[in-house]
Formats: sequence, C-alpha cells, structure tokens
Amino acid sequence: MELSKNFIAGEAEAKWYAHWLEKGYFNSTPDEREPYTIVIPPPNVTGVLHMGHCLNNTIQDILIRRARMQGKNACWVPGTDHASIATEAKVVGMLRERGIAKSSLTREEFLAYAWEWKEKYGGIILQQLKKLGCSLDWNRTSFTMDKDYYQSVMKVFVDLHGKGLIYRGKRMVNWDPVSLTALSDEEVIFKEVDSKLYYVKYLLTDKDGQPSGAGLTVATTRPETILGDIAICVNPTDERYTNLIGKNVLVPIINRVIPVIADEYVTMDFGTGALKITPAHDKNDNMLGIKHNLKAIDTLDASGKFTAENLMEDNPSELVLSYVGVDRFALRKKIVEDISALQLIEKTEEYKGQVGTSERTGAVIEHRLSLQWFIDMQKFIANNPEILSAVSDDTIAFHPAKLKNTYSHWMGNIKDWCISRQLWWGQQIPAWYDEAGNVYVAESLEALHVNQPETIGLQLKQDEDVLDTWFSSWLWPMEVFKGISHPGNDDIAYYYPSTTLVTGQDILFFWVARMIMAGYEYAGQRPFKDVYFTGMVRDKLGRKMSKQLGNSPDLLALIDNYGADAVRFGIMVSSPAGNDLMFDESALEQGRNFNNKLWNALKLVKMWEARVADDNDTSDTNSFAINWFTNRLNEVKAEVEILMHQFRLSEALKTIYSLIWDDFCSWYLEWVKPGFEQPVEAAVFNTTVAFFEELMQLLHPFMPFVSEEIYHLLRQQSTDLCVTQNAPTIAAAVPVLQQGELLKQVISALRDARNKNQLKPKETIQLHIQTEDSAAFKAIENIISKQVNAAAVFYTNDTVANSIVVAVEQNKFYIESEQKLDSAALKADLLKDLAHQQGFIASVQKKLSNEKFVQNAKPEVIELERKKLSDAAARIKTIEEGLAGLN
RNA sequence: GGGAGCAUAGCUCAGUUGGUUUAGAGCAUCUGCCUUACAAGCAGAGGGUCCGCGGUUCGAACCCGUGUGCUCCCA
Repeated sequence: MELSKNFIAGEAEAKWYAHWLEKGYFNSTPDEREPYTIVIPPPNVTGVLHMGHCLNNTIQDILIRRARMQGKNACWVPGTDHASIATEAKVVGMLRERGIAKSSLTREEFLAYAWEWKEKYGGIILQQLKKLGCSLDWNRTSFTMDKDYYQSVMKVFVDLHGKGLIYRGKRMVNWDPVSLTALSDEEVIFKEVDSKLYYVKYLLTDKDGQPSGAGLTVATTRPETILGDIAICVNPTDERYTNLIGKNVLVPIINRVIPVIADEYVTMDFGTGALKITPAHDKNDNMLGIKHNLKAIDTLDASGKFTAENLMEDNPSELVLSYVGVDRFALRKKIVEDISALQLIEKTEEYKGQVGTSERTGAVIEHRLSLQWFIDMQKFIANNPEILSAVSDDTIAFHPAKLKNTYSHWMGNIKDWCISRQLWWGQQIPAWYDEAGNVYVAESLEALHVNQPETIGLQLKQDEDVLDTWFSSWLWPMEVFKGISHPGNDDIAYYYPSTTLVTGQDILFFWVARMIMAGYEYAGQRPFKDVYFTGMVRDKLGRKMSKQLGNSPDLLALIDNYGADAVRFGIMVSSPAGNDLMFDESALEQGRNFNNKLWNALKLVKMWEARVADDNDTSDTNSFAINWFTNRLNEVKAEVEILMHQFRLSEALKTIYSLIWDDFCSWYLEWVKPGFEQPVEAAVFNTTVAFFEELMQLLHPFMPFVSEEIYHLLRQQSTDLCVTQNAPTIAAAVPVLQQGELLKQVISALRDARNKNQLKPKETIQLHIQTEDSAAFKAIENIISKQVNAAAVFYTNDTVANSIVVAVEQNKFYIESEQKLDSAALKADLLKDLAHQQGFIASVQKKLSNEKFVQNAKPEVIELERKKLSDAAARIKTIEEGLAGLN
C-alpha cells in the first residue's frame, strides 16, 4: 500500500471518531471493574469552544483515555449549564435585534424564546468537543435545566430552607443596574479607575437648626448619593473633630439636619477624616448604619436613576425634584454643579479608586438594599466540618497544592451566598406569597397544597426570581447520575464520588468549593478525589484572551489547519500544571511536525515489510539495539506512570515525545536500519513493529487519532488501540541502559569532532579505539562506524599520531582522515577543555581536602566526589596526550 | 488595606529530603548537510551573576532574613 507523503489529519479524525462511537467505546455502565469518573465542567449551553475549553477538555480526555487503557471503567459525563445571566443576556440581545423588548413579553413568552434559542444553539459546543477527539459518554449528556435536574434543585432549596440554612432578608447586595439583578461577590470584578475626590462642606447648625456659618468638610467620590446622607462620622480619637461630635450639620441642597457621630472605623488620614454616611448606597456605610441605628434613605432606583420616593419627609425643593429620572453619572455632575453654586465645594482632587463592575455586563455596580434569598454559609460549614478538613488533609487533593491555602482562607472569611437573581431564565424560586405577604416554600404548588392544606384557596403568587446558576451546578457531580432526583440508584452508587475534576482556578470558589459543600451535605462524602486546576490561557504576550483584543484564536480553524492531535499536543506541551499558559501557534506547528515524524517512521517500517530476510539470523549489533530499546522503553513507561500519577501531564508528553523522536527515530531506527535496498532481519522487523505499537499506545491518550491510524497501518489488528489494555510495566535493566548511553555519547563526541574539523559528512574516516573493554565495543562497532561514517575500525593500545583524539569516559578514540587537520583549531579546542577540567578538578580537590566535608558528608557523596576526581584526572591525561600528539 | 504566589538561557519552563561532574529541556539562534523514512528534515554548536544584598551550612538555584520587580485572589 502506498502511504501519502504526510499524515492527513482531517481524514483520520473523521474516520476514527465515527468508528469509536459506532463501537460504543466511550459508553460506560456499572460493572465489576474499578470506575474512573470525570464529570465535565459544563460549558454554557449557548457557548462556543475557546482555548480554555480546549486545554481543559484535552486534559480530561488524556486522563480518561489512559484510565480506559488501564482496565478501568472509564466514564466521562458531558453536559451543559443553563448559565442564567449569560444566556438571558444573549436572548435579550437577540430579541432586541428583532425589535422585541423583554419588557413587552410575559415570562412564558420570554421563556419560549429562550428555549427556542437553546434548542438552536445549545449543544454546538458539544459537537465541537467531538472534533477535539474527546471520548465522552454521549448517552449521559446532561443539562442543568433537564426536568429531573430542575426538580432536584427545587428539592435542595426546600430542604435547605427546612433546615434553616436558607433565609430571606433585606441586605445590601451588589446590584447590576443594567441587567437589573443582584450579583454575588464573585461576579463583581474590581477595576482601577480615575475619578475625583470632592471636598464638600456641610454647614453646622446652631440650637435653632439654622446654619451657623462654620462647617465640616467631607471628602467623597460619590456626591450623587449626598441626598441620602444620614450622618457624618469621625474617628473618636481625632482631635480635629472631638468638639463636633454630637453636633448637627445640614446636608447640602436638601438641608436635612444630620448628626456628627464617632466610630473607630473611620480612617483619620483619608480625605479630611470625616466620612459621610449613606446607608442605602454603600456597604460600609450600611454596616455603620446598622451599628448606630440609622435610617437608610434610598435615592437611586433599580436602573441607577434618581428617585425622590423616599424623600417626602424632607419636603423636597423643585431643584431636588428636577433630579428625578437622571442617571447616576449625569446626576453626579449636576449635583457637583449645584453644590458648587452654593459655594460648598472646597476643592477637587484627582483620585485612583477601585470600582466594582459586573462580570457579565461590565456595568459599574451599585450597592443596593433589596430583599434577596441567602444561604447561611457559616452554619452550612459548621454542619459539615469535612468541607474544611477534606481539603486540608488531602482527602480531596488539590493540584497544585498551593491552592489549598486560597481555599481555606476563603472558607475562613466566607460570606452568606445570595442565591436569588432577578432573571427569568433559570430555576424559579419555589416560594409563594399570599396577599398578606406570608411566604410558603415547597417543591411545587401542588406539593404546597398537600403539605399545607390551609394554603388551598389562598391567592398565591410565586417568587419572580430565579436561582443563581451555581445553585444548580453545585449539584452536578451527583445529579448527572440522578443522585438527588433518584437517590440510591445504581449509577450514583457506582460512579460517585468521581475520580478527578479538571477545572479552571478562576472558579475555585464559584463552583469547586460549592460542589464540596453540596457533596458533604447531600452525599455525605467528597464529590471527587483529585482536583486538577488549570491556569488561564493567555496569548504569547501574556495578555488575557478577549474579543476586544482579537487575540483569541478560532479553535476550529486551528484544528482544520494543524489537525486535532497537533492542537492537543501544542496546548499540552506548553501547559505547566496550574500556571497560566502562554499560547503560541508555534507549539501547534511542533505538534504537526511530530505527526509527520511519526508518519515518516511508519513509511520506513512499511518499506522494510517487503524485504524481510528469509532466515532467522540476528546480528550482535541488532541484538544490542533491540535489547537497549526494550529497556529504554520500559524505563520511560515507568517514568510516565509516575508523571501521570503526579498530574504532570505536560512533562509526561515531553518524555514520550523525546522517547519517540530521539530514542526511537534518531537512535534505534538508525542503528537497525539496513543499507540501501538490503534485506531487514526478521527479528528486527517484528520487534520494531511491536515497539512502534507500544509507542503508539503510550502516546494514544495525548494524540488519539494519529496513534490509532498508525496502529492499524502497522499490521492487521484484531482490535482498536483506543481500548487496547496496557501491559504491566517491567523494570529496566540499568547496565544495558548505561551501555546505550555510552554508545550515544561516543557517537555524538565523534560527530562533534568531525564537525569541528570540518570533515564533510561524505568523507570517511579511520577510527582507532583505545579501550580496556574491547569486547564491549566489538559488539557495537558496526553501529559506531555506520553513525560516524568510518570506513574501518581498529583497536589500539597506543596514541595514534596526527589524528583527532576524542575521550569519552576512560576510552579514547583517534580519527584519521585524508583531509589535512587544522592543528591550531584542534589545539585551541583541547586547551579550552583542559582549562575547564582543571578548574573542575580544583573545585573537587578543595572539597575533598576540607576536613569538615569529609567528616560530615554522607559516605556516598564523598565516594562520588572521589570518582569525579579520578574521571577528571583521566580526562586531563587524555587531553594532554592529544595535545602532545599534535605537535 | 489583607492574603497568596512567582523571579533560572532570547522566549516558555524543569530542577524531587541541600551534595549525580562549576545548572537541564523545548522553542528560537548559529554552523554544516537536498545522506533513498522524514528540509514540517538530519548532524552539531553557542548561549546562564539561578533578581540584588546579607545569613545558616563542610556544601545553597534549593533553607532563613531583607530589598526590588511582577502576578493572582480578597476588601
């Protein structure tokens, strides 16, 4: 069969993926084998595959394919997340383009559009994962809004509510005035922005409440909230203000009389040391407001526009009423102007401050008081102390382990989790209100009527809000096996807890921590044994990938250009565990070149097929080569096993790459390669094919397509590589490996000497070997002469005059050639080496002559130093002989 | 403001309880080769104040202190 010039990735990918699916290799059902379970971090249902997914899922596929080849029952569960905020934003955007406003729709109409959108775009991302070669059990595809899943979320809400872990409360929340919803702390991104610090004067009042002329200056970045001020706060130890504590001041424009109070919270050296308190619009102010029992006056509505609704007690002036409906940023300007007109702005300073923005819409968030549902996290953790201990004692092992600190630090400072979102797309909160405002919680209205018959006949209205997306995805490792909706079923009993979770560091708190919480609360055990955290994929300049920068490559185009295996190789070879990854397309090129290298090695072996010798003779040289590679392969298999166990995937791949490219192709194949059109020994051919198969097996989890293709082209196979079980690893024989290393060193040193002396590759040499072990060299002299282009090999006990001398360990090699040697260059080279050796020997001698070293160091260390000394001395002797021979 | 981490070749990174030749790999660079598997290749080479300073030790890239620079998380 004629093989194409290069490996054609696209054809192999389509062919093998379809074949694997048809054979059902990726499907798993419980049996007597040990399970190896991974649940995919569910991507957003309407998302498309990006580099982060590529990294993440390649890693998962490597782990799951390797487990499958190790005889485990490998189960990798796919699925998607309904992603309430992101998806709703997309649907709203789509409707806007069609000229439909969300506000003109009923909830049911909107949800119909959303489902339509989901049916159309949902799952595209899953198709893309197939392109990457991901071996997911597609029969198990889950979605966080599937009927059972939805019901399990309801069940958990009701359960936690019943346990007193969920409460409803008016709290200060992060409010996104664009999407009109509360955000959890984790959804707020702090950005540094240039703003201004305004110094505003509040006039002191006399006994009659009239302005006394004197004033108190407050520095603020948010003058638009001034009309909600309820107090001025100073530090009680601040001598500048002690006489003012207890006095009253007037709020500019609205002329509300407010007190000056004292609290240690206030930093004396920020601004003027006096802080205005606006409990409705700032978290810290709110905290102070509660402490000092102050009223909160809300002056901004849900969309961040001014409202006078709560100002009626202040008899608002026409000026104040003119602000109604003005957006917060315009309002800031207006109020500054108006206070300025009252001559109450003392000065303005430039200020760099941190501003919270919404992760989804980018809008500057407001702190806003609103009625939300919360989970009492302290209590939750107190009920399940394993949430903390499991991570600290490695019951759940984090890779890299440094994230354990981050986890425990976060857990130690945990805040209650706001789980309600003012959206429609998602699980609607299962709470109903009667006309009197009483709240009833139940899995459904029917359930409510059954549980609390007194509610029958009441006018009930369900809570408008939905639950935070993470309130459903924290159940993922259980509910993909229907562990919540159908407790105790065969799947959950077999697959849970899952083996490894692979996810991004950025969702450690959002998701990983909460799955651990849910795992202990609802399954009574850890949700996974190991967590492998990936870093962020950045571009080669270290920038985050973003649409604005346009530095986010189109993954499918990359797969088309380089092939899926090359993409997998490229992303894995440059991905240190847990660190950010600088993505560079040249890594993919390396992957494609590797494919090609494999392909060419295959072509060589296939060429031999027609020329296998009839007899069964095997030369000593070839026996040596085979024996060496057998052991080298065993050595690397053991190394890879350790690396995989430590989740050092990138290093495992590099190790395999080097084994194939360097040891197999550059050394082994060259050693056993017959001369032009010469027959190949039967043993060489058969063993080489077997080696090649083992190499493909080792590589398969990383590069599944090219390995499967080559495996089948090597010879007729009875099964597929994808499910071929690994043979147990055999310990390598060290002496054979050492001999191989010596041979490589000799060849490299001789080639280097040839190169330095500008001997043309085609020019043959006479090689003289001076060694104490000529028998060892006789077995491999054919390899040496082939590799360094020697016409003849001699053994000698003496220096060979007018030759290039090369020393490797205790052995000396003399190169004789027709070409005249450049003795000056040779001499310079030898002198340089001599100086290096002498420097080295001096440092070793210094160590050995140090009595304290000899007394304290371990015997084997001293022994080693002695060996270094004798090796170096021998080497110096050789160099000196070489120098003498040149003169 | 609080916490965590990082700094090794031009770039990206290894370097296991402190001792395995005065530090390794891949990529990039340079030199020579179109050698019948492979120029998407082959053979070789050069390149480092292990961030600075101080300390512990017989011995430090590794441990301790300190300074500098960077990154991330939290407020």
